[in-house]
Amino acid sequence: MTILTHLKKSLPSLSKAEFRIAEAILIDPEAAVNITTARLARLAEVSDPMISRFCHTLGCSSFPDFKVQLAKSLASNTFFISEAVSPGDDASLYIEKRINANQAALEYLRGKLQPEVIEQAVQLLSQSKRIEIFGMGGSAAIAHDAQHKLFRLGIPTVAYEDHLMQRMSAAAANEGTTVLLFSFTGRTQSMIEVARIAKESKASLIAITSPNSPLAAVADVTITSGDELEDTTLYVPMTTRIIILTIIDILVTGMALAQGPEIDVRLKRIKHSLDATKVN
Amino acid sequence: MTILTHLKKSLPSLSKAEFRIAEAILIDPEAAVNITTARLARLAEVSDPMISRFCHTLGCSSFPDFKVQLAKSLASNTFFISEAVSPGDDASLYIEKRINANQAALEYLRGKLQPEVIEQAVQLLSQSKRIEIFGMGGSAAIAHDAQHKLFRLGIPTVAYEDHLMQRMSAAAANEGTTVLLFSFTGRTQSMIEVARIAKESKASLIAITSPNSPLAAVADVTITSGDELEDTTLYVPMTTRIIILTIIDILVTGMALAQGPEIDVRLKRIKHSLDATKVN
DNA sequence: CCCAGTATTTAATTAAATTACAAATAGGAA
DNA sequence: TTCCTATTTGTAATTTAATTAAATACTGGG
Repeated sequence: MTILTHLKKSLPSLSKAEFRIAEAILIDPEAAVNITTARLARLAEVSDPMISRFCHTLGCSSFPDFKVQLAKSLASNTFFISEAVSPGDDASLYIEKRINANQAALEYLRGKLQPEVIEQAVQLLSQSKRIEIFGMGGSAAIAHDAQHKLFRLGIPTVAYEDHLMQRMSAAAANEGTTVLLFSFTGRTQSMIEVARIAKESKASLIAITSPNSPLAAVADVTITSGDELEDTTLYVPMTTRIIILTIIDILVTGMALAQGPEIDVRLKRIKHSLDATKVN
Repeated sequence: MTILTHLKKSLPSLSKAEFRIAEAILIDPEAAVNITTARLARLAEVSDPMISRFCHTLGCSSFPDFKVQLAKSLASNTFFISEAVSPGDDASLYIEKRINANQAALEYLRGKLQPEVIEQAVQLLSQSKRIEIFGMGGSAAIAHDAQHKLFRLGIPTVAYEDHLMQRMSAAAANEGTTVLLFSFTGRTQSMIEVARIAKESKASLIAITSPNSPLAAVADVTITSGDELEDTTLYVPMTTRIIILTIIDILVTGMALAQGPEIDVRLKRIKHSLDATKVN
């Protein structure tokens, strides 16, 4: 736990003077990292030595040590600020900005993903006899990517980006089938239709889409596609792509873990099946 | 830029004594945040005042200030420790681990990407009459994803995952063509052949692949695919996918910025072309 | 209202960092 | 090479910061 959260948590157990010190720090933690005992004491209207004691109470060895730890906690908080690119940015700048944006997107996902939902999805997928993956437009590549990851786990898996193929596949599904749908908005008419057909076929439905969308309403399990995060700038809505890939990553990880160690052999064999196509 | 990277970058411009101080800090930066001038001076075998001077050289107002900034940079670095999943991990744990791993991958990319190389690639792509994207196996989905992003910028763009199509496309290429190759290892025989054919056709070649691979040797511009990062665990080599997507993100961002504001209109029109397919 | 215990302050001390100045070293011109 | 200048580094002194120790002021229980 970082010193800042520690400080906030121990607020109730602090003495009067210590509490005043804590308050003074919390008003502007950024400024506190460069303050001296004397100035902080004056701010909090306590005596200098109280500052030392306050630090010891929090488990720091000295006031400078406290400042260092405070600096650390501030750094980890402010790390995920993402800023939009703007005309005139040079390469090194927009590289930084885009990497930040993608890291921030993952941080967002960390807060949004519900472990129970993932567990449910992993269980559904693991128990499936077949997995059919549907994605159109920008989600088509994602669907194929997911297929590429999932078939390695030994469950028959197909990806369709063609709406007609999706309809036929959905119609041919049965209880043992899990349909995995990628739809960013969850409002694409044809995608919703396909979902309904699959449902009529008694297939299980996992949708990576916007919660509160019509598609989400049909699905058995909904995982957020991060649509609230969509850049307002028109440039590149790639951050959501990163989110969805990471969701796939997590699902596949969960499935691999559920299968146990025998999965390693299969993955090794798949990997080595490509050896003959490589030079050197 | 964080003080630690700043320190590393200014190493060459430091004086002899300052350099020794820098070395002493870099041996164990964690320890440096709690050291005193006197002890650090003894470690670096310089006099005490040199420490103060060293800090001013780096743009810090004092040695304590330097320590605080160092603490901040360390915090942002240690934030991205990625840990392998292991059997028995529950959902909330492997979710955390995978998100951390992907954030760490992006952090790795931040250190590895060279702005000049990106600039070069962006320029090549922007000047192209046509862009042909090739990817096989796990890179096929990436190729299609890149195609989906790039065609929006108004340059004729095609993606091929079929080796025969790639050969024909490469043979049909000319000076105005840029070929974008995705190959994780850079050692797939057929990929290298296609690259050579494209080169013979006088096309420009951008490879997102392993540096020091045979494929990289043929390419005009090589961007790392992050192959050094490949998980030793067999589970999911998805982190590299994230890296490659972010590279695409960055390239597209660069191209969009280069095109200027008129790009907005195009992107808006593409977006609204889908309106009729949505419900609500 | 007094006493014990805790919390807080004042004053003194110690530790840490910086400044001012002096010495040394390196680079360039005669 | 030799001398001069500019830069770098070290020594000693000083200032600033932080902590300790002792004294005082609270606070709640009898």
